[in-house]
Amino acid sequence: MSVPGTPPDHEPDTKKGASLAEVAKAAGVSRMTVSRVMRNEGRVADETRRRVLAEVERLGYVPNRIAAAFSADRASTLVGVCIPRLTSALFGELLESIDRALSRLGFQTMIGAHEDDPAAEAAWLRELLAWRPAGVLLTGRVHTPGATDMLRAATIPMVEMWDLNTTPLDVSIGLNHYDSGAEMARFMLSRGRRRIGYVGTARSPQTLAVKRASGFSDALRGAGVALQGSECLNDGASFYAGYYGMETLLNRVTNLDAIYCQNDEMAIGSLAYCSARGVRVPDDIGVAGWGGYQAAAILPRLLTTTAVPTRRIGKLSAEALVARLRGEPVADVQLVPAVLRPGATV
Amino acid sequence: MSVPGTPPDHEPDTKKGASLAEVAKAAGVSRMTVSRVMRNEGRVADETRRRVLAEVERLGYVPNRIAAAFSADRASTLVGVCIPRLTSALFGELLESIDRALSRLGFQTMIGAHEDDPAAEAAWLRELLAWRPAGVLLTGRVHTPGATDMLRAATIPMVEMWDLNTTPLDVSIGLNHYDSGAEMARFMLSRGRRRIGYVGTARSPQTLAVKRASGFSDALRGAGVALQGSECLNDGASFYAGYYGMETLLNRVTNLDAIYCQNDEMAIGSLAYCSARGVRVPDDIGVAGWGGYQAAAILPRLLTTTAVPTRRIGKLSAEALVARLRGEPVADVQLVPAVLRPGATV
DNA sequence: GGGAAAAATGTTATCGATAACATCACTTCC
DNA sequence: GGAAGTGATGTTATCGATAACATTTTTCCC
Repeated sequence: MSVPGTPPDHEPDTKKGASLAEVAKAAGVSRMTVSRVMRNEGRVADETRRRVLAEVERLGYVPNRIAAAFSADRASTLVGVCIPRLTSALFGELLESIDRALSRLGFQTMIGAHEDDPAAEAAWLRELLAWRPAGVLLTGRVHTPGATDMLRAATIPMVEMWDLNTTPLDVSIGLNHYDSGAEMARFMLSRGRRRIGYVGTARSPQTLAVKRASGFSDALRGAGVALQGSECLNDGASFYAGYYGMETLLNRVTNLDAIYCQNDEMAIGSLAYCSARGVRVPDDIGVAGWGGYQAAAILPRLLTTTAVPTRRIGKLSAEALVARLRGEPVADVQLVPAVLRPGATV
Repeated sequence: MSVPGTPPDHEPDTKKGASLAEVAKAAGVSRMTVSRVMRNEGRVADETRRRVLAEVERLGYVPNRIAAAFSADRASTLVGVCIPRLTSALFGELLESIDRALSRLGFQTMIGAHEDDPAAEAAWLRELLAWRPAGVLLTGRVHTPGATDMLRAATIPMVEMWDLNTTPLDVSIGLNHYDSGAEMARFMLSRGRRRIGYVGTARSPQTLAVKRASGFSDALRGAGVALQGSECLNDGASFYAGYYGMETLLNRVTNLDAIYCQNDEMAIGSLAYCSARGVRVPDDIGVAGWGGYQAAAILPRLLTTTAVPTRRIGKLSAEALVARLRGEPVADVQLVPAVLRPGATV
């Protein structure tokens, strides 16, 4: 269809989107004026603004944030968020609350999953920092020395979320997982339980669930009661893992009168096992979880668990990061307590 | 501590990370050589490479991907992924499988949630395209005209996932939700069910669950059986919504002998209601879900549901996108069928 | 050992937006 | 009426990495 002799470039090649310069030319103004219109910055006459916006619309101009971020380092609107995993009701909520808060304020989030592996967090961090983000939100409680160096060198605001770090690199917002486990131990003791077991999946000391388990068993020991047994599966912390873990533990250790599960999913699985085998809860055995998983609402008995203000942590963390970016004062350490909910299963 | 007369810049100011040029100077080579070493591209002498890497390490140089992406548009390693929501077991799995596949190949993902609102998808897309991504993965079945224009103008590979689009903008990989619903209808009919109801939450015709519901009721009607009633809550599609929806529907419509639930979470909630009220499943009433949610494994009876190859869709979509980026041939339309799993609840 | 090929490295122009500064056209006010 | 101010817009340098091309060094073979 191309006719020889036809000027090849009436309109700029559509292969590549229009640039600021093309909009400027079409509107008969300088690039700076278009830039000012796009950013709603500085003063532009209404008539000029209208003309520019008309050309923006006509040419389908999409601002190039890469060029913008490149030109002015401080203008980055990118925030990195690293959580343990994407397939978790709790972390999904955390992520959602963060994403909503940040996108409302005009930030984009770049998400990573570290799978409880500090090395994976460090690798992700390296990729992230290459994008020169405005800030970072982390859930990893432990960072590799390399990651710590990178974070320090980046000199950007960062929030360590989820597990409270009383000596944060910058800001920490969360709860104390160790204490949360200890609290459940004291609760079980107060209900007269003495032969107590634990069912979980995490083995790595870097996992927060292990901190809860430590707090739990330390508190028991402090009261002169030894943990009778624990079952740590090599699997995701799922319903089925709870079912199977309960089965394994009960077959191995007899006369247990209470089980602390790594999370509510596993607790629900444990309850399903008890129900299938005619083990009465809480009469024969008590079961408690962690997380305040809403699915527990459909159980015949309210699950004994620790409710976690997940969305609150996410929202506060996002807001703290933005406050830091704006140079507003922010408390270094913010405890957002988890609340033990007695329920009816212990 | 600053002593007057001290040369102010022995080392470059640490406020800002080292640049390629500084590394080059320190290693006594040109910027290009450093660039080649960092990208493992072109030929560099081992000795030179060692020297450069030593300086990279010493200076803590982090490559600036913004500058890189800016310099060579095609070098973008950013991929946008938009899913309905972050708090969903199924979409969490989808996201995770995509994220793993892409990060292994050296891409970063920028994630968005559109909450079944095409306008939200369009807004997210505008933000994303400003970052000039290498490609996009979408789950929205319906796009606003503006979004379609933007996508076409961007001329980047994109994959429409989850629900199969037989006339995709570029590539579509997924299953047919309408057919999936119809299949369940035929299954229920084959089991002799005739007074059938539906429990869900979605109302917007843009939601895929509504497509399943349509396929379901159309197939019933095609067999001369009318849907006896449906309950659409204004809530998240959760366990509790299933419990409550079941309660509402059964109180409103009598003599139902089967219920199709929007997803497995709701089906489990429905089963919990039945169990609490002494309604026998499947004798008094049949219950089916959708999704192949693994939590169903702990139920006393295997749930009748449609198993969705979520991770497979995610992996195939990521791979298809990368293949398109590399200019390799890719099938436009790839059906990844969902499989009805009879179970024991219908 | 000389010349061609191959390997290693360097030079220059460039991407698109923005900060900082410069200029111009109007008001306003004494 | 002219100086001072203010609002609107333009000019120039710049960010860091890379493609494309240019140059130098090394290798290898007859």
